[in-house]
Amino acid sequence: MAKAKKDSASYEDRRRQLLRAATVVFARGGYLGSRVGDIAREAGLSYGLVYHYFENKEAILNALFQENWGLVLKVVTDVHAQGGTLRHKLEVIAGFLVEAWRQQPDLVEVVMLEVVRSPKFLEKANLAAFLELLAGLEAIFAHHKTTGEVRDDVDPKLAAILLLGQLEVLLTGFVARQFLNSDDPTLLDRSRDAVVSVMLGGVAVPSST
Amino acid sequence: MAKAKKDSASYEDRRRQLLRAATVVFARGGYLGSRVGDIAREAGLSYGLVYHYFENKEAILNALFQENWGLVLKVVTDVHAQGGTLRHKLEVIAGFLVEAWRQQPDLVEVVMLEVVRSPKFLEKANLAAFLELLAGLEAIFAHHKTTGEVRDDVDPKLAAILLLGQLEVLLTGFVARQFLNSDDPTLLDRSRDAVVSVMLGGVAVPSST
Amino acid sequence: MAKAKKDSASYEDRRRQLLRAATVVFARGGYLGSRVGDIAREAGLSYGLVYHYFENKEAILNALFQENWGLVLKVVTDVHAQGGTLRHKLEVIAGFLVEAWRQQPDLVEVVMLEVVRSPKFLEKANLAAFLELLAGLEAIFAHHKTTGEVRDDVDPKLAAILLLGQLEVLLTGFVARQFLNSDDPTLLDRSRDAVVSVMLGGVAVPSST
Amino acid sequence: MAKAKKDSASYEDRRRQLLRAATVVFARGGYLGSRVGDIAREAGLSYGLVYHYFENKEAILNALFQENWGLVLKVVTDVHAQGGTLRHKLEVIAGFLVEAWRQQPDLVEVVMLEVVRSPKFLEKANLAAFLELLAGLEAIFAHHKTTGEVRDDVDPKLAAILLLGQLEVLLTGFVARQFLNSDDPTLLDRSRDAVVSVMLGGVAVPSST
DNA sequence: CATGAATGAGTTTTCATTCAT
DNA sequence: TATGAATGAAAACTCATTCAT
Repeated sequence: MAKAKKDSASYEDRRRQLLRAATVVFARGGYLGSRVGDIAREAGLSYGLVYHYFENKEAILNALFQENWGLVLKVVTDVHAQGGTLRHKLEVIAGFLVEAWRQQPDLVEVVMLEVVRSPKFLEKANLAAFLELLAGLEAIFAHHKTTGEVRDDVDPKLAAILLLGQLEVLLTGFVARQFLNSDDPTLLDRSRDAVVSVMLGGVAVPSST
Repeated sequence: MAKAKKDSASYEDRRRQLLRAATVVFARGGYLGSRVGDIAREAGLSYGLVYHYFENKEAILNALFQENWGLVLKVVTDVHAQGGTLRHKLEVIAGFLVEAWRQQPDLVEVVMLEVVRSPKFLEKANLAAFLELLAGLEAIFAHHKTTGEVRDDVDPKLAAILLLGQLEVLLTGFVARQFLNSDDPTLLDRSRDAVVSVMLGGVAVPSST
Repeated sequence: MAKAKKDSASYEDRRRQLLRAATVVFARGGYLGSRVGDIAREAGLSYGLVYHYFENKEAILNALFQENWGLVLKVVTDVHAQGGTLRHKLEVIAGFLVEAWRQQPDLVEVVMLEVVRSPKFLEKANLAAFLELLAGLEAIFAHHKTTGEVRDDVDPKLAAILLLGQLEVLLTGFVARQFLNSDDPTLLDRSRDAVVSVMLGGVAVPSST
Repeated sequence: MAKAKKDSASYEDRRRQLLRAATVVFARGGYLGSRVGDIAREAGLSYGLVYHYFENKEAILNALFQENWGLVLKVVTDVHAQGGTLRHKLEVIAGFLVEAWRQQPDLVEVVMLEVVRSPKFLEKANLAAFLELLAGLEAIFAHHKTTGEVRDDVDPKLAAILLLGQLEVLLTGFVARQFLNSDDPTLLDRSRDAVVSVMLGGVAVPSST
C-alpha cells in the first residue's frame, strides 16, 4: 500500500517536475526554440520519459497554460464577485500577477507570452480561456461605469485590453528579464502600483487633463 | 545607364519583395515556425534566391527590425524635439503606430512582437535599439514632470514601459488580429485615443481618483 | 550488470561499426566526396543515428585519425627505444604499415591520405600528431648518424620525409589500389623490403655510387 | 584586324587567367572544397564567365592536369632518350620538378596531388597519363640494370613508385607548405639532392649496408 | 516505469549550372 | 563576351517521436 501510494504520488511528482523544468526551458528559449531533450535534462530525467507523462511536446505547453490560466481567471472572477472599488479590484489583480511573477517568473512569462503569443493560439481551446479573462476584466470596467467610478466615454473592452498590455509588458520579455531583475526590492511593488495608478488616473496632474 | 539603373533597382526591388513576403510569413507563423521556403513561395521565387539577398534566415528578421525600428525611434525623438504638450506627443506617437498598423499590420506585428519578444533578443544589437526607444519615451515623461504636466510621483521609466505595453498589446498578437480587424472603421482610431486617454488621465472620473 | 555491460559494449560496438563503415566510404570516395548517408547505409543504419555517436561528419574523420595515428607513432617510438640497427627499425616500421594495410587497407589509406593531405589539416590538432611522427623518424636517423650507420651528409629530417613519402605512395591512392592488389602474394612483402632497401642503400650497385 | 587579334589573344589570356586562379584556389582548398565562384573571384571575373571557357568545374581540373602532366612526362622521356648516367637522369627529373615547384608551387601541388589522388582518378583518361609516367621511370631503372648501374635485385617498377613517392611527399601537402617554405634558400636544392642521393645510394655508409 | 538507441521527415544552407539581358 | 540573377538538386544536420530492452 505504501508502495502504491508512493508510486502514485511519484507520478504526480514527476509530472510536476517536468512541468517545472519545461517552464524554465520555455522561458529561456521559447517553445519552438526548446527541445524535448532540454526539458528532460533540466528535470534530470531521460527524454523518453517525457512521453510517459505527456502526449507530446505541445501537450506540455497546453498543460502549463491550462493549469495556471485558470488561477488568473479565478482571481479576476472572484475579486469582481466580492465587490469593492475598482481600485481594490485592480490592486488585487495586479498584485496577484506581480506576486506570481515574484514566486515563479518563468511560469508567468511562459503562460502569458508563450501561449498567448503563439501563432497557433487562435486554433486552440486556449483562445476561449484567453477571451474569458478579457471578458472578466471587461465586466469589471463595465460594472464600474454603472457605479460612476469609470468615465462614460471609456470602452470597457479597450480598457481591459490596455490593462492586459501593461501587465504583460511588465511581466514578460525584456522588461521583466532586465528591468525588474534589479537590486531594488521595491521596484516590483512600485510597478504594480504604477499599473493601477495609470489605469485609474493616468499620469497627468488632475487639473491638466 | 537606364539598364544599370534598372538592374540596381531590380536588386533592391527583389530584396523588398522578399522582405515583404517574409513579413507576411513571419506574421502568420512566427519566425521559428516559418520556413525559408515559405518566404520564397510567398514571394513567388525559388528558395535558393533568398540566399542571394540575405545571409540566412535570421538576417531577414534583423533586416526587418533594423529598417523599421529606426522609423519609430525617429518619430519619438522628433516629436519630443519639436516640443508641445504631452498629450500632443502621445497622440503623434500612438497615431504613427496605429497608422503604420493600418498600412502594414504584418510588419508592425513582426517588428514589435517577433523580434522584441524573441528569446535571442538580448544577445543582439537589437537590444540597444529597443532601449533607445524606451529611453526616448522615458525622456518625454521626465520632461513633462518639469513642466508640471506629469505628477511628481510618476516614474518616467515605468510610464514609458506601460505605454509601450498598451501599444504592443493593441497592435500585435491576438488583439490586433481579432479585435481590430472588425467592421468598425473607427475602432482603430478609438483604440489610439484610448491609449492616449488612459496614459494621461486613466479611466477614473476626475473626482473619484 | 550483464545488461549494463552489454549496453555499454553495444555503444562502443555501434561506434566502431560506424567508424568501419566511414573508413570504407571515405576510402572509396574521399571525405568531401562522401555523404553522411553513405556511411550510414554502409553500416546498415539510419543516417540520423550517426549524430548520436559523432558530433558531425568531420568528427568521424578526426576519430579515425586520432584513434589510429597513435598506433603508428607508438611503433616508431617503441622500436627506437628498444634499440637495434637502423635496418631493424626500418623493417619494423615498414613492416607494421604494410601489415596494417594488408589487414585494413581502407583504414591505412584514409588515415595517411585523407587526413594528412586534407587542406584543413594545418588548422587542426592533427598537425601536431603528424609532426610527432616526423620527429620520431627524424630522431632515428639522427641517432644512427652517431652510430656511424648513417652518412654524415644525410639530413635526418629529409630522410624522414622521404621515407614517409615512399610508404605513403605505396600504401595509398592509386598504387595500393591497383598495383598492390595483384595476384602476387609476395608483392606486398617485396614492396616493404624495397622501401627498407632503398632507404638504406639506394638502388645503385655499391661501387658505382 | 587588330581587334580580332586582340580578341583571340584575349580568349587565351582569359583562359590562362582562369587556370592560374583555379590553381591557387584548388591548392588552397582542394578541388571539392573550392567553389567555381572562388576561382572567378580569384581571377577577378564573374563566375558566369567561367562557363564560357570551360565546360564545367571538372574540366578546369582536367585542363590543369593535361596541360602540365605532359611536360613532366616529356622530361622523363627526353632525358632517357638522350642517354647518360642514372644519376644524371634522376638529377634532371628531380631538378625539373623542384624548379617547377619553385616557380609555381600551387600548380605542382594541384597536378600531383589533387588530380592523382582524386577518388575519381581511376575512372578517367588521366589514369593513362599517370601510368605513362610510371612506365617512363620504370624504363629508366630497367635500362640501368642492363648497364650495371642498378642492382639486379631491384624491381624497376617499385623503384619508380618509390621515387615518385619521395618527390610527391616533398612537393605536395604539408611538407611543401610548411617545411620547404622556410627561410633557407638552399633547402629546396638540398631536398632535390637528397632524393637523388637516397634513390642512388640510400642513407647508409657504404660498408655498413 | 525508465532509458536512450533508432528512425526519418523536415529544415537550413550550399553551390554548380543555366540563361536572360 | 560578360554579368549575376535564378534555379533546384543535394547534403548536413536537427529533433520529435517511437520502441526494444
